[in-house]
Formats: sequence, C-alpha cells, structure tokens
Amino acid sequence: MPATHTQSRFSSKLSSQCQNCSLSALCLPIALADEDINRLDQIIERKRPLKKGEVLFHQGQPFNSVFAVRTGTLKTFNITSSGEEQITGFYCPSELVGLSGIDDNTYPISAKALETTTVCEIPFSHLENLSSQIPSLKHQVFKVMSRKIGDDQQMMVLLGKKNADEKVASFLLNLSNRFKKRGYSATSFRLSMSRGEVGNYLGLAVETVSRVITRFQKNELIQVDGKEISIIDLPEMQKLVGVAPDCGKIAQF
Amino acid sequence: MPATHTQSRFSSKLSSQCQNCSLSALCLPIALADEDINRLDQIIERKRPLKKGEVLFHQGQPFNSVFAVRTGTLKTFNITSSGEEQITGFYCPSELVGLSGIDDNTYPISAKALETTTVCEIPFSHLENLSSQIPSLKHQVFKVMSRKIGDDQQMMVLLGKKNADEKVASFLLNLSNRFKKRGYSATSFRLSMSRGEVGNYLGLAVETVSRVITRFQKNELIQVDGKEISIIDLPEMQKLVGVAPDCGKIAQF
DNA sequence: ATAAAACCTTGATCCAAGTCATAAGAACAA
DNA sequence: TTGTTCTTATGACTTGGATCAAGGTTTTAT
Repeated sequence: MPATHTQSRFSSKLSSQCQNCSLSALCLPIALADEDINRLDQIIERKRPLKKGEVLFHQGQPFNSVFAVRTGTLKTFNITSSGEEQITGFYCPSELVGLSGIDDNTYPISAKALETTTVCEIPFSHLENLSSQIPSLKHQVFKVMSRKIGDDQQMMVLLGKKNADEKVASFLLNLSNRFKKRGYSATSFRLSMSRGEVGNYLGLAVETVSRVITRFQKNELIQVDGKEISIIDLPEMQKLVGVAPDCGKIAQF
Repeated sequence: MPATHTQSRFSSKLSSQCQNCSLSALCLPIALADEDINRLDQIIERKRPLKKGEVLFHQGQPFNSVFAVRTGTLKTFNITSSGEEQITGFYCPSELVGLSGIDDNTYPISAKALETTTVCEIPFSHLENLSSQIPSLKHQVFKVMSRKIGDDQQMMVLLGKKNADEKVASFLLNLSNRFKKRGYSATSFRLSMSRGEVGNYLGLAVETVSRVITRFQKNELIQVDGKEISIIDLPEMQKLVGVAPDCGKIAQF
C-alpha cells in the first residue's frame, strides 16, 4: 500500500462524514446542497474494516446494499459450475460494488477483501427513496451505473480481442488511471492482487502473466519489485494498448 | 425472421401504444397504473423503421435517448484504434440500447440494424423526470441497468474462460432463452447476424465459428440450414455450457 | 524463529484456435 | 440476367498461450 494511503481513522460514530471524505468527489460526485449531503450521510453506514480474505457479501445472498470502498481493495468473483473462481472485477477506493444485485434482489457475485479494507454501506432502498427527492442524486446513480456498463463493455473488447501483452498493459494502465484519479502516483503503485488473480481476471494463465511482466521489465517499459510496479515508459505502454495519447478513455478498458 | 413475427403495423401517430404492445411486460416490466402508462407513453417516440445496415446512433454522438427494440435486431459495436469493428452486443425486441451513453452524455458505441428494425425512442431526460414521479418506474430503470451489468459480467466470464465450443453453445442458448422469453420457439430460430459477426462478438475467427457449427450439426446437437438453427439436443448443449438444468440463469451468459 | 503454505519465475512441450488459401453458394446491384 | 460482392465451408499450416514440471521466494501461522 502506498505510504500516503493511511488507514483513515475509522470514526466509530455515524457522524456526518461525506463532507470530509476525500473521496466524495468521486464516489457519488455530486454538487449537493449541504443539507442534502447530510441526508445522504444519514443513510450511510460505515462498517468495521474487513481483514484480508474476509467476504463482504456472498453470491446468492439477498441484496440490500451497495458498498463504496473507502480504503483497501475488493475483488468480485463467482464460482463457475466446475467449481473454479472467476474474478469479474477489482474495486479501489471511491468505487461502488454490488450494483448487479439490484436486478433480482440477490448478489450474483461474491465480494472479498484483498487487503484490509473499509467500506461505506449504502442501503439501496434508502438510496432509492432519497434519490426521488434529490434529482441530482438520482442522476448520479444512473451515471455510475451507466459508466459501469461502458467499462464492462471495454473489458469485453479486451478479453475478446487482445493478446497477452495488450491485456496486461491495459490492466496496468487502467490501475494507473484509477490511482491518478484519486490523487496518487499514476506511475508508481502497489498491486494488491496476486499474479494468479490478475491472470484469472484477464483470462490468462499465471505463468503467462509472470512472463509478460518479466518481458515488460526487460524491455524497460516497467520496473518491478514484487508487487510494487513503476511504469517507466508510459507512452510506449499506451502505444501497446492502442490509445491515442489524446483520447485517454477510448480503448483502454 | 420467424413468420410469427410480423412487422407490426407502425402506426404513424403517437397514440398510446405501450398498453397494446406485446413487449410491454418485458421492456419495462412494470405494474403501472393506467394513468402512469399513459404518461410513459407520451414521452416515447415511435420511429420509422431502420433498414438493414442503417445506423441508429454513432459512437461519439451526443446522448439523448435510450431505445427499445420493437421488431428486428440491432448490433452495437465500437471501432478500435486499429480501425476494426468490435461488436459488444446484439439487441432483440424488448431490449434497451444506449444505456452506456448516460455517463458522459455521449454514446460510447454505435448501433446498427442487422435487418429491418423498428425502435421506440425514449428521451432520457424525460424518462428521468417521469421516474421521479413514479417510483416503480425508477426502480425498473435501475433494475434494467443492473441486469445489464450482471449480464455483461457473465459475458466477461465467457470470453475469458470458455473455449470455442462453449462460446458458441452459450451464444445459441442465450439467443434461445431470449426468444423463449418473448413467446417464440426456444429450439428453432433464425440468426440475424452473420457467422463473422458471431465470431467478432465471441472473440473467435469466422472459420472457427463455422467449424464449430458444422461439428455441432455432425454430433446432432443442432440442425442448421443457413441462418436457420434448430436445437435438437438441448440437454447436451446445456451440459456443454455448464448449466445445471435447474438454474437457468447462472453461467449461461 | 521456524515450519508450512502460498506465490512467483522460468524452461520444455503441446494443442486449440488463428491464419492463409481456395472454392462454392447467397445476396445484391445494374 | 449476369456479374460483383458477401458469406460460408473446409483443408493445410502456424503459433500464442496453456499445461506440466521444478525450484526459488515471500507470506503467514505457530
């Protein structure tokens, strides 16, 4: 974990926090009136931290809440009919998990902490009620869901069309962008997931992930020390992924 | 196109139609009061049919509306940095296209008709307003988006983990389920997309799709005549995909 | 501190699916 | 109708990444 990324003092009481939270501009980036922020605040429950490996919710459990990651990282996955885990996403601070549960009131995936992780629980029925009263909040929820749909479609492109190098490069650049958005270094960060989990997510064998990373390092695209990654040649990495330098979003994930 | 699936008389006036539409239970399956259905009706514009190959909206265009397919089929795709088309979805009657445009008010994909296709245009800002007044409508929109997220995640599993046989079988069973839901035959239908488009969508070469389909036919899993497909051995196909016969949804798409 | 378990790397081998090539239908336009 | 283009099928060949195997390193638990 980057040193800058301190375990935020997890205040025991449900005091108004969204206003102070450094993530508020990302998690539900709304220009809400103070009064409305307080109303939002009141429906949010800040939970005790999850330890590494702890499960936030299980596939099949009744859906009640979506969760915003405050610190740490989660993975979501489901168990296939043949019993293997299939990772469907990684979630960093400010990102919302559980949206796919709305459809039939059941989580279709499980969510597990990759490291010590704190989340805000947002009971969805309350969010829905509140969103009727605050149009900009409703719009925000639509936006977040819409973005998720768009992102997942980019992920489908990645899985269907890209080779191992492009997959790994896309993955690293995607993480880089997510760190950057939260004010951390875009070029130097720590992977909270194992190579195996990266491979599982990208549709690659562990060995392939390992080899690609080694090769990237040899070619001086990145610098690797265990889980610490530094991107050295960002332009070259972007070229690999097929990003025109000006159009940050397209074709990256 | 199945003979049962007549080109619905496309009434030129914006008269109330949702009530009569055979798809209403699927497209936004709500138990709305009559009065509310009328309000929904009034914001919906029924457009002239699109001919095969016509584009409904272009990647990059400003987002204004989502569209419900009434008859025919659409594909959505984006153009990658290397200039090739990447298909991200096929849309059958009752299905909603364009939800990924909400996020930044721009369609991140294009939508094109695979055959003569009619759609209902739903201006999103109106839908949003109306949804503030009709909570069950708002909930329905959340549900539709949530389902899309879940479905796309299943698609990611398919692309990342499945082999060619499993991909094609999943694709055919998925179509089968969608036809069935609308009251058509689950075992006998017509593909409105080419083998090339199927391959593009599934991350396979045309030749592979062709070979798999030929092999399925040889093994008497399906019966093929050009674009007409009959599923002969449904249980075997389901086994191939890894569906427990009782849990229709999981692991299928 | 030490053992056990999980994770990462690298090499050797293999195979599923991609690519290339060809040819025969289908769909379409003039 | 006839040519042109698109689509599908099938064979021969190639290859990227999976799998198998083994050894080293890091993390976790006691």
